[in-house]
Amino acid sequence: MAHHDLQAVSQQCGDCPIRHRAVCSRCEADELARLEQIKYYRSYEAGQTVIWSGDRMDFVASVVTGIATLTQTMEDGRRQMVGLLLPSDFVGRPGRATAAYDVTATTDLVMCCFRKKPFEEMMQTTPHVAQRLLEMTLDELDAAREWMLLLGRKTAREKIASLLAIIARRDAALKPKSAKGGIVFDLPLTREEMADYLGLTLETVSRQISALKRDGVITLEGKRHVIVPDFDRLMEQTGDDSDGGYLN
Amino acid sequence: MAHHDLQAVSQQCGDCPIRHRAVCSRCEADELARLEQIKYYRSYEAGQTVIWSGDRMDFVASVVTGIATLTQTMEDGRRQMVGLLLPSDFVGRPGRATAAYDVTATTDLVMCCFRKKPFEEMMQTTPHVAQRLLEMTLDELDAAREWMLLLGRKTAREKIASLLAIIARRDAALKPKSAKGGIVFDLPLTREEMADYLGLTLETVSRQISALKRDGVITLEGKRHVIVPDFDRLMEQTGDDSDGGYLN
DNA sequence: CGCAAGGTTGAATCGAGTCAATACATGTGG
DNA sequence: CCACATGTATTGACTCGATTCAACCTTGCG
Repeated sequence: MAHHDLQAVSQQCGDCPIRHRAVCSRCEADELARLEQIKYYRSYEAGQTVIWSGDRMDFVASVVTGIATLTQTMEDGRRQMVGLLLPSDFVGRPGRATAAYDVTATTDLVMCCFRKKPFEEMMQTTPHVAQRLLEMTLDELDAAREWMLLLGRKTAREKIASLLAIIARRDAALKPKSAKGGIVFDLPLTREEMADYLGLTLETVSRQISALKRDGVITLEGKRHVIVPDFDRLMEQTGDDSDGGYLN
Repeated sequence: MAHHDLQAVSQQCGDCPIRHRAVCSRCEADELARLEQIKYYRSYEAGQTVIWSGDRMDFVASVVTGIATLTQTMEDGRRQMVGLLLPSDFVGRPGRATAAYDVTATTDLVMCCFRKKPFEEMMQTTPHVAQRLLEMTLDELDAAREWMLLLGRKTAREKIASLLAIIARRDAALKPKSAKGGIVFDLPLTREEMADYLGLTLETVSRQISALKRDGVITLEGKRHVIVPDFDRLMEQTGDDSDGGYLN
């Protein structure tokens, strides 16, 4: 595989791409200076495992670029994704020695890691890190509960539509606002990963994507590139309230 | 209905039954005094709705006694429980004006409510409340993720067995340790509530409970009183790892 | 090229849902 | 006290959506 320039990320918190959203977003200059001292970057290639559930974990981290997943696995191999980690999301739990879930890089990934011991000390002494972490954890809890509704009560078609809507919405928020012609994005997950996320099999995922395509709700270019001509039309397929009240 | 003596709960934090586990558990005497000033108790009868999703919510609260549920509902009536609130659990989100979920009392319920505005101020000024709330929220997030595995990947029988195991484990932790003869407890939920919790229909819940009874995994006395003669036997039915590593 | 990984599609199966009848306990009012 | 309504639970018969198993397609790469 070609040479990866993953380390080409600023080592300076000041111009870090996730500076304003991550666990450090509330920090003052002096707090940032302390964080700089205990941080280091790590890169992973797409497909690599970051940590296995049960492994000792001597750091916590923020995703800087790329996408990672949290998954749980049963003995017989059944897998359920329980978190999708995007840039600025936090990994690890202060006060816990071992990882509770498998963490895997689904794309090339850069993480900003903090040594656990000093990070925990900072949590005690400076309020801004802990405050932000609480806020982020509450957001994650809301997302998890939204996901519980999806897993417990939605049909396969609704699950797929919901996932597409979430990815589309996130992409739309980042991009400068593409043409009205429709929302366009790339799926960051394989069919199997989508299945693990949605509590389905990969065959069902494939079938339902084909069905949405057949019904004109989406268009595909290749396997991963999705065009949503009418976002409201997609939302109708999710089973959610029309106003899509994801954020308060 | 007979007169309820629900207010017969100490108004003094010092001898509150959840003093050592709730959001206030880390507080010093002076902090407790501040909390006392902004707190008030509210009682609800079994079946009553505490708050509707979307309603304005001018307090946060701890469950003192009884059990409440958090549920999400889709327009067409499909319901999914997303949280089960036991004594010491926290309700509400600082920094949010409206409730995100329906909260319902499934048993008679007493809550210790804090006026939201002053509680949020305390979160800023005293670290102990925020620290404990972060810890509790992280625990809830772990529980939610455990539940996502159940909802997404377990069979109906495994779901029922898992729920029974959770209730049994919780009860065993509270009780002085009943006879080795087996664990005994009462189901705090109706069949329908169990179904909403597990992402099933109430008929399937009923059938699977009957099946577990038929197979000798549990014994029923009446509809709600459960006897588990062999806890390991029950655990085998849950699909989880044998060592049942729920707590680190 | 030829293989591997990812993806699609079909046919058969099965687990859980749906609809419906019945049981059982509790409570109410005549 | 009985008749009746109500809420909760059980059970059966049938249906249907998703899984399983399998074949096949597509793409990229050593």
